[in-house]
Amino acid sequence: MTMNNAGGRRKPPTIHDVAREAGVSRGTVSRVLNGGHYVSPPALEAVNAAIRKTGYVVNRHARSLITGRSDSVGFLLTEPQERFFEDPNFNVLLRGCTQALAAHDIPLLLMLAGTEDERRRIKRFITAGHLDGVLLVTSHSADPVAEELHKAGVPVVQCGKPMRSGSKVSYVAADDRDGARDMVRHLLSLGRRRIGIVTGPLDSPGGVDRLAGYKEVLAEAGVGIDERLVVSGDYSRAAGEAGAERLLAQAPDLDAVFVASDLMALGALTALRRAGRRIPEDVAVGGFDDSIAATEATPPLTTIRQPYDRISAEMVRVLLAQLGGEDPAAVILPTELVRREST
Amino acid sequence: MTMNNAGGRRKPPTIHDVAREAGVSRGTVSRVLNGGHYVSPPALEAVNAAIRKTGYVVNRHARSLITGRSDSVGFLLTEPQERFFEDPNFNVLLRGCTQALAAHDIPLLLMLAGTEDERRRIKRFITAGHLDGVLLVTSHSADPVAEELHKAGVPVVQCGKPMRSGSKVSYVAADDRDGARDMVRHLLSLGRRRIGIVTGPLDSPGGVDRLAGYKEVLAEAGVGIDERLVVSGDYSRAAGEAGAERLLAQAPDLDAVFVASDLMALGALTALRRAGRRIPEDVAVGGFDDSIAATEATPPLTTIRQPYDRISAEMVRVLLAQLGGEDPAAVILPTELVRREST
DNA sequence: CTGAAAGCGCTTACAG
DNA sequence: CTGAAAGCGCTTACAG
Repeated sequence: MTMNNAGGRRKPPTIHDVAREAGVSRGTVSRVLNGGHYVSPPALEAVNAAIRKTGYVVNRHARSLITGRSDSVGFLLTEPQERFFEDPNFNVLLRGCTQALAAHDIPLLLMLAGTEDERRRIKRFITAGHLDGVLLVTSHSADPVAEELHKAGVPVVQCGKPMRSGSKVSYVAADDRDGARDMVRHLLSLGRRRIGIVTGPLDSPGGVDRLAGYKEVLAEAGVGIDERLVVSGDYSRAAGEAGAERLLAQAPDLDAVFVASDLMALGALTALRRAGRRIPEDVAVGGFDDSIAATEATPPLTTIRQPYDRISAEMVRVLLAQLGGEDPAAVILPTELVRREST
Repeated sequence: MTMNNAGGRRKPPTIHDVAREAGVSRGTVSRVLNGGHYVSPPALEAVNAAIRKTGYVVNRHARSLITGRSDSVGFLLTEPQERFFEDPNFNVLLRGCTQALAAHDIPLLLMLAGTEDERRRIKRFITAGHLDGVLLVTSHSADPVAEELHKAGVPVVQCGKPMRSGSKVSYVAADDRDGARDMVRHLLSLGRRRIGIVTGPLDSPGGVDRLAGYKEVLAEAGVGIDERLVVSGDYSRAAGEAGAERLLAQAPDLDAVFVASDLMALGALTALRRAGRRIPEDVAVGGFDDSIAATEATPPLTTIRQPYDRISAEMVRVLLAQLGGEDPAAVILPTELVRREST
């Protein structure tokens, strides 16, 4: 007589129920659950049938208690909260990672650490062993959390190159420098010569590399670097607007701007338009990311596509490999110029 | 001699280590951990000191195994993936819930179920008891997942009113009807009489209620309902654009539009502007949500503010109350008209 | 108030 | 290939 207490939460079947149903020991059931090695075909079949019949699902807590693994990973965003909403890139990354993990049946724990306080609490949580590994996203990559977790023995994969070289932390990044080079070459090919730049944060390798690409190509083309054409930003829309204003003031003759993120480019468009510049006739504008912001801009932005889908997939792949015992790894993914109406 | 294996992951201290350090039994340590009842002051002090000294953190898996609770909750978004990125409201909700839970030290598991397949897998995961409860966000609230989870005995709190009345599922929602009424009254007060509406999805109570509010106020004001002024959308930007186009075709003399979401209003602005209408001189445009889309629109949108911070906080509060044994509850939060330049 | 003991559901050597 | 047994780190009645 089965105690099928409908309503309320029924007590789920355990490995013991499955064993009884299949006429084998609990050890054998466990072996089936863990890959089916050293199990005879008939036993395997009986267990699988019993699992189906009982609707058995492994109790992760019991498993974790003994294996020491939690079979879950954290997605840690150390970013002021506002930025998380404003910047569509975070979303894309979060979605991609969630899905890639779901394919492995691994739940993702979302952790938002915008303040120092939150970071402390979260580090405590993570180092307590509640997570097998961490996917880390941050734009001001000067912050030491990756290094700290790594030192505490927690597998980490960072999105974007870490600031301190010599770090052994895994990361996945787009080829920022190469992307920037493509964009500036494109602008030059359009005949533009007074090309400004609104950089990303210069305490992050991404910001630095995009600026480096810009300077290299101009130098190679024999176009000198005019420091009045270089202003820095922080990837936010507001910074793009302020940056473009500064450029207009310092170098009113500019005929193109490479803005180091699409979101900043949105702000730059606003400022340029307010100043009466036509896009792209008077000033060509190039972005970076190919986020939703690029297609929604007026006019739609020519930009450098970061392969976010691949980035998140690779982050998960590298992390899982590390959990499987492999060494940390660095992955650099190629970018691509996407031509739209802003250039 | 402490085995302090730096590098690698050290084996964390257990309750046993704490007990030894404090000179008490493991039971006493556990009692301290669980509220400190039935523990003498000296014992309590000794245990707390031992906890600090050893850096003890409870092993959640061991605890969960015995308590049957996981001390974590899921945030389930049953929405096509694209919408998650496009619509800033989801972000705000996700952030709010994550933070409200973090304040209780409860991790949030993010679950994205855009496809039927994913929904199946996730339902399996949840009903297997891996989660204490679920915060559910969906806009096409016809979907039965809330009801299913509820029936399976899983505590659920939905964002937005569920479609089927008579449901005993908890929910938190803004007062959609009242918000719509405020907006239409505002438009009337501006002297507009040919007021169109682009509704939300009419298979969702939110969509239905906002339309109801619109009709009520017009009726009360003695302005008849012209069905040519009513078109339906699905909260997406594209739907807003298409909707406004349809309105312009069906009722070229319209002098205002109430668009049932800010994101749709963005699309509507595009269509109206393309048709040569000045905002707000020719056509006043009112949105709904007061999301980031409203402030970033050109011109910034007059809209109805949904108190998302309170909504997420209440969702968490209601869920935790349910975990504590309280009955399901419905919470309706007031909205507020925010006047900007689009009206 | 406190300790000893049972037990949560699983995995993993260890013998066969 | 398989079963019996130990044990993961906790909580919770149960006696005192």
